Amino acid sequence: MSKRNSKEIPDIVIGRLPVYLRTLRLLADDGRDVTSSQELGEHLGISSAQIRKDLSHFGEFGKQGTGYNISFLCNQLQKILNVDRIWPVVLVGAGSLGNAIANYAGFESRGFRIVAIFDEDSKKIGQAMGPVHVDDFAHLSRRIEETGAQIAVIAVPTHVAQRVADQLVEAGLVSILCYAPITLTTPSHVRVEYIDPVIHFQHMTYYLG
Amino acid sequence: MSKRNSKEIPDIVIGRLPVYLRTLRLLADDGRDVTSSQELGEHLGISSAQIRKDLSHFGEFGKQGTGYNISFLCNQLQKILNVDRIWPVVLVGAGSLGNAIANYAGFESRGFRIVAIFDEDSKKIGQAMGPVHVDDFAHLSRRIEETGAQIAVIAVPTHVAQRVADQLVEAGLVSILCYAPITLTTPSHVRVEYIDPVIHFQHMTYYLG
DNA sequence: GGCTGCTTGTGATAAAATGCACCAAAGTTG
DNA sequence: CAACTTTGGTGCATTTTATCACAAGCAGCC
Repeated sequence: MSKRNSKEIPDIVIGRLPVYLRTLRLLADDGRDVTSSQELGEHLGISSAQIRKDLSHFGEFGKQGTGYNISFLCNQLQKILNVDRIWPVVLVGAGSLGNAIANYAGFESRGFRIVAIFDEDSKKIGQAMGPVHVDDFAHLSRRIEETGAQIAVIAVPTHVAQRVADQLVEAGLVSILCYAPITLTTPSHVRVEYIDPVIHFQHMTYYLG
Repeated sequence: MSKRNSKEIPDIVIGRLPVYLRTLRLLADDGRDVTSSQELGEHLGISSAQIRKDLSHFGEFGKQGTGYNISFLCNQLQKILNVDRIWPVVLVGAGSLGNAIANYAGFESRGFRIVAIFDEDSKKIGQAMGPVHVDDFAHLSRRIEETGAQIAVIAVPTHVAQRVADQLVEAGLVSILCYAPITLTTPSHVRVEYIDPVIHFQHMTYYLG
C-alpha cells in the first residue's frame, strides 16, 4: 500500500530519490530492462536494504524474485518527485557560471528549463545566452509572472547574493539554488539549497591530512 | 581537552566545519571580532548546541560569557581542515563549465588553486583559460607528478566521466569532485563528491507538489 | 506440480545524530 | 564587590536513520 502523504517521509529519503532516478535512467540508456536493489546498491555504494526501504515509503514497485522494471520505476519516481513535467527556472547572473548553466543541455530531459536570465550589467543585457537573451534584473517580477517560475538559480557574486535573494522572495519564488558561497537568510516558506565546490574541497582535505 | 584523533569524528560533523568557516570569514569581512554559538546558529539555521558540540570534538575554542573570537576560530578551523595552505587542483574538461570553474577567483583565499586544465579536443588545447593554458589530457600523469596535485575536478560530458575518473585514479589522485550526473565507480581509497544541480531541483519539486 | 533459487517488503533492532538541561566560568552592572 | 546575565562544554534523553533478518511471492526447471 502506498504510505502516508508526503509530510511524514524523511527529507533525507527524498534526497536520495533523484540519485536513484538518475542511475536508473543511465541503466535504461544502457539498454537494461530490469535491475535489483542489490545491483543498484552496489552501483551507488549504499545497502540494498536502504533502497528497498526508501522505495517502500511510496508503494510496492518491485517483484519478488525478479527485481524492478527500470522504465516503470523511473516513471514512478518521476511522478513522486513531480518531474513528470517541465519546470520553468529563472537564472540570475550572466557571468561565466551563469553562462555555463544556461548552456547546459541536460536540464530538459530531467524536468527543467531555463526560461529567463537576468543581470544588472547593461553590457550583458540583450546578449543571447543558451536558450534565451539576458534580461534586465529590474524586469524580474514581470518575467516571473509571465513564466510562472517558482524556482531560481543564483549565480552572482557573493556580496550581492543576499540582495538578489530578497528580491526573488519578494517576487514570489519559493525555491532557490544558490551558487554563491554564503548562507542566505530567507522566510521559512522558501527552500534554499547550496552548491559550493570549496565546501567539498575542504571536506576532502580534512582527510588528506 | 582536544578529543580523539580524526577517525572517530563523524563525517557529518566534518561536513559542517567548512560552512562554519565560510560564515566566520564573512563575519570577519564585516568587521566583526567575536560571535556566539547562538548567533552563528541563527544565521545558519541550526541549533547553537550543535555548533558547540561539533567544535568540542576538536578543542575548546570559546570563552564563557563572551563567545568565540572570530579570527582565532577561523585559524583553528583552517588548521583542522588542513586549509592553512594552498592545495593544487587539476581540472578535466574545458567546456563552458570548465571555463567557469577556471575563471572563478574565489578558490585561492579558501585554500585551493587550479594548476592545470585538461581536454581532449585539439581545438581547445593551448587556449588560455583562467590562470593556465588548456593541456592535452594525454599529459595528465606527467602534469600531476609535476604539480603534486591530489584533487581533481571532473567537468566533462557524462559519457566520458567514468573513463576520465579511471585515468585520474590511475594517475594517483585520491579526491575527485564530479560535476557529471553519474555515480562513479572507484577504489575505496578514493573519495568522490558530487555536484549536480538537477538533484537539488528534483529535491525541491517534491515539495512543490 | 512441486522443488529451488532469488528478490522484495517490512517489523524489529541497532546505531547515530540531535536536542536538552545543567553547571561553571567569564563578563557586566550598579 | 555582590548579584545578575551571558555563554561554552558536557552527560543524558530523545529522535532520527540505518541495518538485520525473515516470511512471502515469483520464475524457471525438471
